[in-house]
Amino acid sequence: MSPYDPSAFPPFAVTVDLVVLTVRRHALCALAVRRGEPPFQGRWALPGGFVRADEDLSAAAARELVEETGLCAHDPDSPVQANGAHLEQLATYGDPKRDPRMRVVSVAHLALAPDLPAPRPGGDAHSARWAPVEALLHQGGYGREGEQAAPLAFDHAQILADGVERARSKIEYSSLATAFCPPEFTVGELRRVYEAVWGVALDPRNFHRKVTGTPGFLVPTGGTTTRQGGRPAQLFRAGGATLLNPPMLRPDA
Amino acid sequence: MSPYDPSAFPPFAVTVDLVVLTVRRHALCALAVRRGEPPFQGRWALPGGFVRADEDLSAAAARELVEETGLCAHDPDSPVQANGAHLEQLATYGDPKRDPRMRVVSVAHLALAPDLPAPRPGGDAHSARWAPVEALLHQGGYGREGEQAAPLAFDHAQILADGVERARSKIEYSSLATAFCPPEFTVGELRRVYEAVWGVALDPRNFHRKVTGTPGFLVPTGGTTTRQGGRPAQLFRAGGATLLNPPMLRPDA
DNA sequence: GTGTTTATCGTCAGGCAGACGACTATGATC
DNA sequence: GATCATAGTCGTCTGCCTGACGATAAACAC
Repeated sequence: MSPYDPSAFPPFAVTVDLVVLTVRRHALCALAVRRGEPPFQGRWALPGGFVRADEDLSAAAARELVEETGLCAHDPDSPVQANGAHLEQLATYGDPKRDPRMRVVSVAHLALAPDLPAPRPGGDAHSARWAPVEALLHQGGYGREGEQAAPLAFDHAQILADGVERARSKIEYSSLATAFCPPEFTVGELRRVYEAVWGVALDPRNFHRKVTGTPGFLVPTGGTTTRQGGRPAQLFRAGGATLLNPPMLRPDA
Repeated sequence: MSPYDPSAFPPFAVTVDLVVLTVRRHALCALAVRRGEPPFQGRWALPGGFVRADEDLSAAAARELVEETGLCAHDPDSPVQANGAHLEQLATYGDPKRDPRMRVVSVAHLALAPDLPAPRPGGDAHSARWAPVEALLHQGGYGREGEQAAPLAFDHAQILADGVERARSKIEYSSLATAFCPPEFTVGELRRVYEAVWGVALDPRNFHRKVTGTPGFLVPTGGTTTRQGGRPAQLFRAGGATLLNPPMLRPDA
């Protein structure tokens, strides 16, 4: 067969789904939207949508991110911009039965964002919220208001689990944890990011030595914080280094 | 718009492309096929093909791998089988202009295989060969027979570069380097795999201490090799461990 | 002031990696 | 057979990094 005969290959729908992670109140949270239509009507799902005819995959992901959160994705090569989130491709899911209606291949992306005031319910989503990943992943967990959480729609639980695992491993050997922080942050805030993502407690003294001793990870801005209780902390910005060598190892793992 | 109206989303062709890597004569080599049709007729490309209507992405990749090389992919959960290769999803490439004829989204996969007798020219490919990745990646490099190597077709140079980088980093913290080796191998053979993939020289003594001291990485089979020149070496099989902790760090990097 | 909280600096022991010496066991060469 | 070249294996030493943890500093609450 000619591989270029338009009738010789099956047509697919291609979507992007987003795993948008942030740290809120010491917990790793993901953005979830409630589905307004069948299948899985009323169930929580990851935000996403169809890739347009003349749109790159990363552009589609960035567009969905803006629609859902108002966040601008910045690519790693450009300088950090305000309100920017890290965005990268995660994996592609194409089980023939993952969508009961038709053949859909979804290119999942992972976004890491600082804590946002509130999920913006604009765009397609009828309602959106931040939910702790544990509650979303473990069927039978309870949401914030106490309602029983049903499993995520489609294969989104698997996608979310893969995204969380990617984030957990990637902050080990890269400076990506700063993507969870505002433009200026303290060592303690960065440590609480690691603790929330990994779900462990870290020694503040060893953590401080490690991150301040890694060249290019943090650059002091000169300012300090006045915060409730405790000695004021030095403020830092993310440095130019993207890879941590040696890595920040999580306990046990 | 309704996201489920079949006319509401653009149709895509979905393919899988394969980065098949092996180590031959101390060099990291990739499988390349020569294109028999335009566009890029006569140029080298990565093997690949369309995903079938009712076929999972990984199944399509495994099918293409068999067609091109005769290798059976084994998923990481099942026990290692003879003539098996490691296969994993790499990334998805969907630039609207990556194929001049139509909109094609390609889900690239990475395969790692032991050195094979010869590329099997069966299947669609008119001709196939193993080529050092350096020759394939650097435009203007020269092939084995001295002919000038043209750049790979489509965005396959980028895909190959991403696959090579994935392999280079993954053998750091996993036992995947054994996928380049036959079922039984010596520490020296494994070291030469690392040296070929990374393009560096490693200290044989420190390497031996590291790999034999990592629990679950290697299990001795009891046998030894009779090889030309040098003291016979102990034979090993790949152990059950998949993650190396602490990792095998490549020099500098 | 006293207590609490958080940030930051220091110290010490253990583990691991790089550099490298030494010994072993084979084939090749004279 | 002696010697050499080659490759594998075992040890030693040193420096760096990390985990455990003591001590000090600077804010707030009472």
